[in-house]
Amino acid sequence: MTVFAGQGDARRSMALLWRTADPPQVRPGPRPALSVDLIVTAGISVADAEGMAALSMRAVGERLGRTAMALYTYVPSKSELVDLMYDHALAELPTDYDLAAGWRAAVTAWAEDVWEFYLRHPWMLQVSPARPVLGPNEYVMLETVLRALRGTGLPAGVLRRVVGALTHFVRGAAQTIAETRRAPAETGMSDEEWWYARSALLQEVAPDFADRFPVMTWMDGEGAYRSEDETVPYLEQEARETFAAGLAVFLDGIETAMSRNGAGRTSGRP
Amino acid sequence: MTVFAGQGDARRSMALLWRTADPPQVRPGPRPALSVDLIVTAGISVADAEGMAALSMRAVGERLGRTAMALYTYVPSKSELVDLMYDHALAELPTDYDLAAGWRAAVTAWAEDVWEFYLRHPWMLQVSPARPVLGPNEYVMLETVLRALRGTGLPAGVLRRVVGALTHFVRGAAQTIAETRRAPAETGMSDEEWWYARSALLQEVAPDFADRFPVMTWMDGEGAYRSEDETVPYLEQEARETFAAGLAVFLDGIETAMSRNGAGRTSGRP
DNA sequence: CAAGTTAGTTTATGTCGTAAGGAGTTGCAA
DNA sequence: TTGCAACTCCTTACGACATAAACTAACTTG
Repeated sequence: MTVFAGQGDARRSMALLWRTADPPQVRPGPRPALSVDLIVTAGISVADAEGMAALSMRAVGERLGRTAMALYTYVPSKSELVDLMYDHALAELPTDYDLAAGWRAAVTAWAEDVWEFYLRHPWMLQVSPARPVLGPNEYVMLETVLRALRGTGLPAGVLRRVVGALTHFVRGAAQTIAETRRAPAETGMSDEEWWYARSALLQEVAPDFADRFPVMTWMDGEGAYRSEDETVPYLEQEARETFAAGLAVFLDGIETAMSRNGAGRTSGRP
Repeated sequence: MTVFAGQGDARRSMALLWRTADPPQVRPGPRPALSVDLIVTAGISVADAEGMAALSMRAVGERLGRTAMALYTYVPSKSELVDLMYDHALAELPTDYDLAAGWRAAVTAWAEDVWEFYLRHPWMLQVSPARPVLGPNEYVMLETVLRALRGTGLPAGVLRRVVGALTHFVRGAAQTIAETRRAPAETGMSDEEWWYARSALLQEVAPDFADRFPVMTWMDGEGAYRSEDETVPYLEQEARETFAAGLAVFLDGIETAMSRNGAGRTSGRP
């Protein structure tokens, strides 16, 4: 897993991403029954439905009524396919946010949309962000937040880091919940059942828990781990609250940076 | 990849994690030449050196002069081994932070240690945080931050979410850089070379970049993407700055939450 | 129709996790 | 001392995976 972009021919890879292929001339040989787009869409369907682990060339081919090897006519390798899927999926993100209500509302809406998006496509979180794919839609997504965040008036250097940090947070938060969604189906255990069984085992295995972890025990006693809405799965509810609260904290921090910046400092810590 | 904990026998799994196995009685059969600890340590060596993708039962066995199947005497499956590796590695994190200098200094030090830790063990970031492993060292790590963050005086419910969000951020930030470290070796390309080649291709493939992404272009023009310290690899430098700045912003946000909380509100948005 | 190009299949290679069965060791009861 | 049960570790085997290589069949152009 976590494959790096551009292992093969970087030029071909970028051309595929940005769809700058030459027009479909008339060529000898059998008419192509597939296309890059068809394969990428099929790949996304497989990954959405069965998870990244189930994304195999065979599975994608099968979904299109072909063998695995048929795909290699259109796509150089599996890792390129994943890159293409990654960028293609990003296209479904909204790109316009109303800036009239202020940057904070826009950024919050953006973060929530991205979060929901990741929950719809959990496999996205398993594509390594180390060396970015550099596809068009990744840039569109970046440009979208940047437009909203420019309303903060922060200097370019600070802005760059803030965007990065915000992205990390959203990604990290989504990751915690993303696979949780599939877990109940795969393990045949609801979150509650799982948690209940686990905490029973915990007591069995660490009877001195309260002594070893006093602060955690205190938090537990304060009811910090009880959720209010019983209709939403436990772990999902918890993750949702953590996301909302964390985002608010982060945006508060941006406001602090703004006032510090407005007070004459150019950047950096106090 | 990204395997869920406790697929097999949850009780055995927890017993292995918390090392509550019965004492080594005298038993018939050949004396065991291996042990769970030996295997876990070997697994961590393999993963550290070659990455999670190269972590195979065969590879771990080989490092111990055994076959892959020999491991199954000690460890029920690969996914259990990964869980054990995960918790075992966490043991090397510091657990004591000086709280005299205030919660902020302690939390910053903690976050930096965790970040460095993840860079030392990038494979940790590929273990799904969805359904936590629930090993002893994971709890120790949590208790450690909690001890520092309790200095904020925030109520338990808020604290829980803040800790979660902070963890997400550190994880996300580490993830961006973690595999970047291996990338140059694997692709035979330094960060600069890679970036240079890529940006040339970008211009080739999207000559209208400035029109399509004006805010990004503005940021680039402001020199936001130029690093000061030339001795550190480009992408690593960038990630490091993003981490430090993002952490500061988040902690600023916590201070805001504190003052809001101290002013009489119990929780929630303004 | 012949030649050349392309789409897609079949087959094969070398990986992986792990099930099944067997070989060799050891402690203990008879 | 002998036999047996419990144990470690190995060999072999299976079905999955990505993908290389060789092939078949469809199509355009001459």
